Amino acid sequence: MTFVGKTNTNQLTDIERELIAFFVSAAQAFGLPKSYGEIYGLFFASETPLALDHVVEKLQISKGSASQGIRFLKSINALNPAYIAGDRRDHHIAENSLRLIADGFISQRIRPELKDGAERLKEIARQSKNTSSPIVHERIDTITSWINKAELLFPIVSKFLSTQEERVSPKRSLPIHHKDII
Amino acid sequence: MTFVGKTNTNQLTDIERELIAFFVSAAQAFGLPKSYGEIYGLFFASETPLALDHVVEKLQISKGSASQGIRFLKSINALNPAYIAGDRRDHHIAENSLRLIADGFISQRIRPELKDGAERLKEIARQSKNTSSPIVHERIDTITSWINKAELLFPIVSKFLSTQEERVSPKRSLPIHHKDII
DNA sequence: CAAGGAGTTCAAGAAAAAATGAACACGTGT
DNA sequence: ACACGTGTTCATTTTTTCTTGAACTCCTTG
Repeated sequence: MTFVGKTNTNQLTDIERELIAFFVSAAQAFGLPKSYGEIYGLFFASETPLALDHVVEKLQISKGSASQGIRFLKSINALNPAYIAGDRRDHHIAENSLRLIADGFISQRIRPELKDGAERLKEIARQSKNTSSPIVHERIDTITSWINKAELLFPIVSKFLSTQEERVSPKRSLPIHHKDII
Repeated sequence: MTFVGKTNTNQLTDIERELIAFFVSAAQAFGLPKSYGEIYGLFFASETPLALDHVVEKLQISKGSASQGIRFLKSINALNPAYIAGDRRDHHIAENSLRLIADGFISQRIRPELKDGAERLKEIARQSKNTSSPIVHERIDTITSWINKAELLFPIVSKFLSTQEERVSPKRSLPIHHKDII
């Protein structure tokens, strides 16, 4: 077996590997594919914008995975476009505002689910108008209130995450009172 | 092929099926096994406490699945014990306070993950003390601040979810109708 | 307008996660 | 002490999800 041309192009540094591992487990915690975590981790660790090729090369994953991962990450605003003069490839750079990413995730992934749920629920309520025991109505009301609460919660979360968006200097976190929000 | 004894024991009603379907998709949205959603849905729809047998029979899932699902749901306080005189089997009943379930989920599933992440991060920081470029430290600080924010956020979420459910003193009534909860 | 670069799609294969069910452990009642 | 009812465990099987890579589309450029 012989090595031809560039042997092991673009190895990851230890730190890159560690940061990537961090986001891989974060991704899995959110029920997202491992590769999405890898990709975000790579961008997060990178000082400069990267293109699809770089991702494929450094992470040694397929073009398909890289393409889908990048698309997803862009869809939730975890990656932003970066234009590089004289390069036809699309480059991207990691968003590092937790609030923007959380907002993107919520509005792209969670809200639609909730909406579906709410609709399905209405359908159930309609069906059970005539035939049902009191308990069914009670339960339907309960879920409805849960969905409403969730919808009210999102802006609060967003607001909270923006309160501390630090320019510099991680100020020791003041206890923030929920009353201050809303 | 002949039917012996009870033919199709304990069929689910339409409404039960619908409610269960709702929780199945909720479970999947949270990255939990479908069966957990089925089980919670069944309890949620039930007026009376149920035991493992009932779950196996009505949902037609294995004893193993039912056992693990019930255990998990109890671990996050989505199911509460209910004692039935003269019956050796453990019965359970669905918790229907969203706040209690959310708290359980956060403290059992999310907090530990975060803690791991924080530790791993410290390890990275230690390793990179000597060798690293400024950008690495900056990135580590960023993630640290994210973890801190998350920790601060949980109590706020909990507090928010409790604002509307307790019968006691609705200090701030938001436009939500709730005849539910406890 | 042909050739080649960049990115997407999607069927098929690989990997991971969940469900099953038989064996087991633990009580309880006789 | 034994038999039986109840629930747990975990190796195996099944199902689901993720990844791959070749084929394709769409640009861009010479």
